[in-house]
Amino acid sequence: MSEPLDPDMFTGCAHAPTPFRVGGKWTPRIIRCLESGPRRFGELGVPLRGITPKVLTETLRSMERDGLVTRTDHGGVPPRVEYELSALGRTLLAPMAACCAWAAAHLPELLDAREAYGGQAPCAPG
Amino acid sequence: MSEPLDPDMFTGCAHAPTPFRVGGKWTPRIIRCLESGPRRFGELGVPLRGITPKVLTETLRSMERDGLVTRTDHGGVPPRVEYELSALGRTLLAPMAACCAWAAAHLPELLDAREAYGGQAPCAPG
DNA sequence: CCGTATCCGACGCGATACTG
DNA sequence: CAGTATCGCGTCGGATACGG
Repeated sequence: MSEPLDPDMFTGCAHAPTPFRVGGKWTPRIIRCLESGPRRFGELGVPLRGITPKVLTETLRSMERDGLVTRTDHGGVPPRVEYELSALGRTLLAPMAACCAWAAAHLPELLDAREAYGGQAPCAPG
Repeated sequence: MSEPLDPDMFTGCAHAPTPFRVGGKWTPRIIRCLESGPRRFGELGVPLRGITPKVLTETLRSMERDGLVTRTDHGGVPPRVEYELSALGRTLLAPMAACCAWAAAHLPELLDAREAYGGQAPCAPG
């Protein structure tokens, strides 16, 4: 597994620390899905429609490694494993909320700009 | 060029919009470097030590496409081109500050967790 | 000075199939 | 249920060299 966190990210710009990215396509979503309490492996696959078990495992492992989530194996059969946000993981909710708010407010604008860029009339010249 | 923004990012999780990532390794740094005013192409290479012109161009172009920066070519020789944060780009500074604050407060903790994970004694058993 | 052209390696992510 | 094993593709980003 790799490190979605760049250690140089905070020194690369002379001015001040630049924002991190918690990393990857799924990490933020998983954090949000764990916001309201512990979830089992299989439960996460529902809101995270489209994630494969391999990727879910990978992502969860790296989050565990970084101390963002805790993994609890209750053993027995059928297996039962729960993932939960750690205290550290919960501290991410605030900055993430700020990002969500930005997106809600300004993402359409960005998408419009993207469409307009090089967006000559599709096929109707005159 | 590609799209670092995942359009599904806001619908993939059932609960609510999940945080975006503005994308890539350099975009956030560039935003911060433009925070205090317009900068010329060559000026950005200084604080962004290590970026290649190709990547800088690519990143700036995609930011321009997304309406985050404006590009002004003053013409003449030697060439003189300035990049500046747009109004939309400036709205990113707030959420980015929240992320910076998080990193300043908690990144060491995360790094410690990462080291501790699988971090048996490096080579001194007894 | 401000880029572009070409090549290329590494990683993120997904599809599919299999197991304790 | 909760994963693991393999395989492969697309993209990001870097090295290097050249052009207006």
